[in-house]
Amino acid sequence: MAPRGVTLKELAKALDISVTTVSRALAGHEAIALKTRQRVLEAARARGYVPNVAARQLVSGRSGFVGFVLPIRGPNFVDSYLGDFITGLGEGLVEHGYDLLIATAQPGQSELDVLKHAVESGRVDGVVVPRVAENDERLRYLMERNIPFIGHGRLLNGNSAHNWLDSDGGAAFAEAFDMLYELGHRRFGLISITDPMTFRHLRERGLREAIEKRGDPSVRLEVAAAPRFDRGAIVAAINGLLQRPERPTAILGLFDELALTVMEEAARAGISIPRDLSVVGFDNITASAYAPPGLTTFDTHTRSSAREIARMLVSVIEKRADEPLTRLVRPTLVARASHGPAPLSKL
Amino acid sequence: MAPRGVTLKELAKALDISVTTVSRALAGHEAIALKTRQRVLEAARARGYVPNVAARQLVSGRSGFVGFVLPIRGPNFVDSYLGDFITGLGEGLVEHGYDLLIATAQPGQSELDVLKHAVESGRVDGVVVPRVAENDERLRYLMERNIPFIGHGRLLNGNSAHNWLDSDGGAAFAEAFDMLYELGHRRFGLISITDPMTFRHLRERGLREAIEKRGDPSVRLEVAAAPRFDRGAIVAAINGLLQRPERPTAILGLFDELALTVMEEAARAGISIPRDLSVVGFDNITASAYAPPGLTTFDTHTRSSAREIARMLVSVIEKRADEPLTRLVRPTLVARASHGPAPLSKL
DNA sequence: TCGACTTTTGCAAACGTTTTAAATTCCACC
DNA sequence: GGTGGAATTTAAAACGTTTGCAAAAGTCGA
Repeated sequence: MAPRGVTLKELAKALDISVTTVSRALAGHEAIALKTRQRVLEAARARGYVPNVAARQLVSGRSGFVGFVLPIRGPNFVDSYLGDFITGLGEGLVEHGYDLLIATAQPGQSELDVLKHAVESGRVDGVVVPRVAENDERLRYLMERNIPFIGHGRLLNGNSAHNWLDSDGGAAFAEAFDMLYELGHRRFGLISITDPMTFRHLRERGLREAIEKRGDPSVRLEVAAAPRFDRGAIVAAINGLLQRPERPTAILGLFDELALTVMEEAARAGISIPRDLSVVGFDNITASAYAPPGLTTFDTHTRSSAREIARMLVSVIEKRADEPLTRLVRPTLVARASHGPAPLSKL
Repeated sequence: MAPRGVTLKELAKALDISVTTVSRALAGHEAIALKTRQRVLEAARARGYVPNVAARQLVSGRSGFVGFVLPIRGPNFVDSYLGDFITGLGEGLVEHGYDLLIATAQPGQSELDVLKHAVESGRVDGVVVPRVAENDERLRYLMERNIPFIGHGRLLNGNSAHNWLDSDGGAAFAEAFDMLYELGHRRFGLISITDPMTFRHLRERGLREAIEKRGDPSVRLEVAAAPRFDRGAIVAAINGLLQRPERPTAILGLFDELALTVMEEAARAGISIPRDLSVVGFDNITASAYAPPGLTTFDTHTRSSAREIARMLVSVIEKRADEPLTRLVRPTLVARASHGPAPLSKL
């Protein structure tokens, strides 16, 4: 009952021609008579010939697959990120005839183990590494084995010799600062995390550089941080900021979840947004459009970035580009209703 | 530079043993001496042997892959559905040693073409078919070729002889009606679509049956429908309902997007939710939690359903179950703040 | 020591391609 | 009619497994 397809051998026999010739005719080789090629093409189409990938892979050593190891997640996460990212990867890959292999870790297993297994069984020709972290064991493994990959995210010291695509969070935070400064804001707050994620440093650095560049001594920045998954601590940090006597007039969230929490706590404390407080986030998650009054944030172009990552990866797989491929994507401001002029009374 | 792994032949030579024996020892065959097997296992582990999947597939005819063709989407979609679904599939498949193959259609290509190609090239042992539609050409193809698959969604006439998992929308709408009836509501509205999707009929039927079962002649139901992607028409249909002299006190949305639009239009018209109007949706998309005052809706358990689909599919692939496998998943009520007692003035 | 088993191992074919090297056919030209 | 060379075709090996069948090794009783 296995739906076995037509094979090369069958085609050859039907045409009374050697397998070699059929293979070459289909591959578009030079040394095949035009007449023969057309006969073969015709027959192949008529019989619905589709080459068997396993056989092809066995001789070529190429699988035609790009691997992606699903990030391990808790049971309750809601975001369109993963869907967008995978959709983009698929779109970029299909342009070049590759397919996407999604591998999942079993409960006890690390992402690295899954990665190793996919690579070493010959299942994939290259991989996409999401959420690159400082000192990432996946990167170490892949570079050591010289396996084509593109990281989504980069390392702090710019000279990491791997291929990556990252969104330019520093530039976005600088832009947010400039916009708010022009609106009259001088007292800024930043809600950040204490975890050692690379993007945190990059975004904070962008913000600080923008402040410095402006050269206005009246600008002040208060940073409050808490562990990423400790909601209680985050809420406490936010309220610490909101309850200061000289409360910031603008608060930036390192990412949207934090900014949304700021909005919730502000609402609870009777602080009106954007009249009394401006809030700006980063990521443009779905909820940001719906949480009143609508969070101003930055879109990171997940889907098109993934498309680009796919293209970069294919070029690495096929051409073995020597110099590292790197690409910084500029996030774009999504101006909603959570920011506005600095409150007059506070100026 | 290709990271060629250790092969069986190399292992065999190193152990001074035949390839056959090594293969059998690793496969756990009966006829291998315990001592030999241990020697082989040891050596395999030491050298990091991982079987080459292409070779294995060539002889076994099995790829170890399950295919999923990405639904074609417009550029602006936001939802966690796809991410949840894929995560669930991955979790279910890895339990049985399968991997997930994501195939994407190229601009001119139909989903069916992609499906065909994946199947006929031997890339996949079975497929998952999302969003089953009445008269679905994918189903026809798969059944004709006798290819293992599970549909997410079912056909209207219950006797469709394929394997499926679906969420029981009819039961959910019945539950919504009962809850609202108990709260005193008698005048109901339903915002639906005009497209011939199966789920639409199933949900409407569930609702109508619940009304009938109650046997209260004072209950009234107004249905307003518009084409699925015609936002203007949808808004018009909603306002038609809201502006009736005898406006419904409770409106059900066929899915959350519609219910959210009802809430927006109600807000615009100065109708307070849930004081003047109760609204209930279906799907529990991310936005529903954030749109004020929080949409009461039904969660369809996308992730665990996908996990179950994966398991069903594996059982079809491996055991070739004869009788159709079907499974109805009961959505669960997510009670937020968009519903409440019927307004007294209207009783 | 021999035969008759039983246990264990190995040879070789097969899966469906691609590719190397060699063989055949074709044709123009002398 | 033969020759040289280009154009076209082919046989066979290779990729790394699994597996049917046969061979080798071990065991036991007589």
